[in-house]
Amino acid sequence: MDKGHSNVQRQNGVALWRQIADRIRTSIANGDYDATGKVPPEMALAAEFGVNRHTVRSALAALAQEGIVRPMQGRGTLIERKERLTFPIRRRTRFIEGIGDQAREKEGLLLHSAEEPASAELAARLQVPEGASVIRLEIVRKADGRAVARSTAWFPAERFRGLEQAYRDSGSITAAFGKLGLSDYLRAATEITATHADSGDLADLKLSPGAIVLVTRALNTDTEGVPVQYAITRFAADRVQFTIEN
Amino acid sequence: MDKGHSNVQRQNGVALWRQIADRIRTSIANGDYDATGKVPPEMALAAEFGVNRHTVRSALAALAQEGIVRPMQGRGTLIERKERLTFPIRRRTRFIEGIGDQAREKEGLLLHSAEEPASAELAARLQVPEGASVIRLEIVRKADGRAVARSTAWFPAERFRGLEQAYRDSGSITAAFGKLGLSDYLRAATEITATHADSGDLADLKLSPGAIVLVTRALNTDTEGVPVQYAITRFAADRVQFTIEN
DNA sequence: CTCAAATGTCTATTGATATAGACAACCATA
DNA sequence: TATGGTTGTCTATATCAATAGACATTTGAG
Repeated sequence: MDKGHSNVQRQNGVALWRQIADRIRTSIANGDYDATGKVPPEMALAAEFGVNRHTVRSALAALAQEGIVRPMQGRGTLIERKERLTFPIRRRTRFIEGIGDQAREKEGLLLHSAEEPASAELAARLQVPEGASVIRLEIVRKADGRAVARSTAWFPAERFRGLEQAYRDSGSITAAFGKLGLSDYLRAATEITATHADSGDLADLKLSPGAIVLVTRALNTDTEGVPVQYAITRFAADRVQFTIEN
Repeated sequence: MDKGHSNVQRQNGVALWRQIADRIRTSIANGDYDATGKVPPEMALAAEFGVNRHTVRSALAALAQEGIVRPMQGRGTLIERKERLTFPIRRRTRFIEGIGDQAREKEGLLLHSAEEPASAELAARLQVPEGASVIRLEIVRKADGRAVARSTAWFPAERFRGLEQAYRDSGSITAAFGKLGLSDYLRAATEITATHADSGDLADLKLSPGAIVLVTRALNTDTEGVPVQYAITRFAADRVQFTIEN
């Protein structure tokens, strides 16, 4: 349906091989090559994008480095991995449940935690006094062993003391909340933006420079409407999409 | 709150000057330089990013080309423009109303229209027989003279004959629907992804290569739940953000 | 086995990217 | 008006990105 043009842009700060790598990665994610399970031959791609075969080879080498394709001499370039998780954003948004059966293994890895005073902006969002103590968790979310997002989440410390340990034990915010007596919570608001991956994204999400991250800023409240969590989550854009059902 | 690291990535297909231009553009949009109304001096930026001053100058030249900054010899580099529109996504999502008073002038420019048979995918979404006639509108949306998004929208032709003229007259989908007897419609589902700008985006949205677009795929229905419109809209990522209120 | 098709490797050349240094031009202000 | 801070311009050099061509190697099919 939305095919897009074939042409790539020259001499504008993004190397041709990277533009082409991005395009091929997207095509793989869209299932354009599912019929064969292979990427088209290098010469065909070179003709399609209007570049030299060596330029296409640079692009494919980058994709091979990411583990997306595997070149086989004499046979062609096989597609190794192809996925784009769909994330529903709704009143009861849960990371793990949102993935559902799109992945077998889901895990949340706690990178770092701290208790710290709330900045003015954060205090306003969590409706606590400025400088009040908040718990900050840094989490990398994985599905089938692939990092799909990294979150920084803040919680009012007074109400949720012990949250860090509860999260460590369960690997789930929902479960950790449950242990601390909060059986249900609701998504009050979500903001979505997109930007280029920063160095933290490259490291934690194993992205390549120039990659895109989808950034959500979300506020969760309890059933009374009292804020319980504010989180900034950065998703690898070529591994996820969001859906909002009304 | 989310500050991000300073370092840029070398030799990975995205030129340093472009990475730096993207970072500065984002900082401007975030209001990081609002205190002075100016970008930091070239030498300071060079030190911050760990590059040569000439590389920073290339980045600033690109931003000046976009009309975002204006260098003034002897004074510094002034910020010309800084904006990020917020778009609510909700049950009654309207482009023009969504902008609200964030911009004075809003317009929708009809680039192209056609009547064509529905593809299998489109037919499924609009719940019409495959090959049934649909109207396709290509629209560029502007706010205060700046292009913020471009849409491709499909409508069942049988029900909405004359839509093109109605849109031309009013510049609004909502108004065009109204003329054809549809007084209300609802957003049934929205998918959001992000990708790099393609050549069409560069032209229509006046983006620079490597820029990011937020892509929404949305289905609108009438109050009976019958699909009336399917639209793919590509937003310039550094000019907008989305909000979902629950 | 032979051939066509595909990826792998090598050399060479051109233009874009990045660094480095020096100095000119301009502005605000002390 | 003198000075420090800033952008503007120029030259030079090294590395990366892209093109071009030739040929080797591997695979699958006839």
